[in-house]
Amino acid sequence: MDTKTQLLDAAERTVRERGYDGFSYADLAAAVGIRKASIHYHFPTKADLAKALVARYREVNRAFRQEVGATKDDAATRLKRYLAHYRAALGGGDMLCLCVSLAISPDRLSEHAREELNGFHRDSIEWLEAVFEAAQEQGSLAHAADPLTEATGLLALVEGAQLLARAAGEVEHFDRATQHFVARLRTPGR
Amino acid sequence: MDTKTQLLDAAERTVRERGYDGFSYADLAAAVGIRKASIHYHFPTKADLAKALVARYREVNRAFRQEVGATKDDAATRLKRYLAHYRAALGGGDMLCLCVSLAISPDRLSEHAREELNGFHRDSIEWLEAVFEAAQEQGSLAHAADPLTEATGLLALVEGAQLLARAAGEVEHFDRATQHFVARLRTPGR
DNA sequence: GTCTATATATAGATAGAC
DNA sequence: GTCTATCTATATATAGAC
Repeated sequence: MDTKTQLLDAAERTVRERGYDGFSYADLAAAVGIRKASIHYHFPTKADLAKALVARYREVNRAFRQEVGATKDDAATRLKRYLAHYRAALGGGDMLCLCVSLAISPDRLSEHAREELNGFHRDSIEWLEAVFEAAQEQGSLAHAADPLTEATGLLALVEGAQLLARAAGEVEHFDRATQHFVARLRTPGR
Repeated sequence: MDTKTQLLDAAERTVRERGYDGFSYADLAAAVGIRKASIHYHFPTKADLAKALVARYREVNRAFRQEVGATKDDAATRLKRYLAHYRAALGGGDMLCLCVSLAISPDRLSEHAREELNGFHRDSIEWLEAVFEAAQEQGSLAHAADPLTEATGLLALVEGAQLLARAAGEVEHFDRATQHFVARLRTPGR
């Protein structure tokens, strides 16, 4: 794998474990096996690295949602896959998804990286809105509010569920936090 | 006000704005108006300061919940006050509550501070559980799941709602994220 | 309790050889 | 592309005067 990708991978993992201010070029150098000065060849400044990191994250997640959307699954199944995606991002309970990790201190990001982060949230809400609209038509969600309200509520729920799980170091907290939402889902037609 | 309290106040605000790794003794010194070496008289190490910070936060919130519990309010009103408390912690959208700010990177806290943080979460869940039990008796919550599920779900929801609001810098996101939950609340008996 | 002065480590970043 | 060497700034922390 090329060095640039290795650096991004190492940086992403560290940010998700320790936050944006919790990693340094020295950490990356050790993880990838080059000297820290060499990192500046690929990413002149830490801000450049952060920008690339968020942009890649946004794109990867866009692809994931598209993949889920390309199936013939009903809305309930799509929402379950979305939840599973966030749950998987916890690792063993010692990580968060990148967006949660960065949302803590957006002021420490560059203007551009912050815009990518907000873009990720907008993308997510927009996609969820469409899924909740479908859910409404299919009768897949009990006691449904309007799609935008549901979408915003679910995004907040999964991000908060990650926090609880991360603080305790126990993935099970994620499941308990999302249990009520999952119970509202119905796979229709059978 | 005594210097120790001033230091804790300044530290709390900075952690809530920028995260645990985002503040330094130099920041505190500037905020309080003493030299950074003097801070070590009150808090020998940064870990000591963090420990004191979380312990105070846990206690202040315990007192808040007790105050809410001491009223004759019904469960729905209590839950609304709880939500308002978290919403207020956002400030103008540029802050988080301390527990959210610290939950990102629990590994960077001392064992003791981390235990206080988990204690805060346990306290919150326990209190919410009791409120949700009362809500069930009073019929204050539509479509209620069991109290522990509801309590965990609500804690995750308010923490995630804070993140969304903080990332965007707009308090309104908090309201949209919690809107569905609020709509489930009924003030009974009238 | 607060100060000045200082120690030691690490941060992000640059220059220039290879 | 990666290296060594170095710069400058800042971090937490300590010693000892006042």
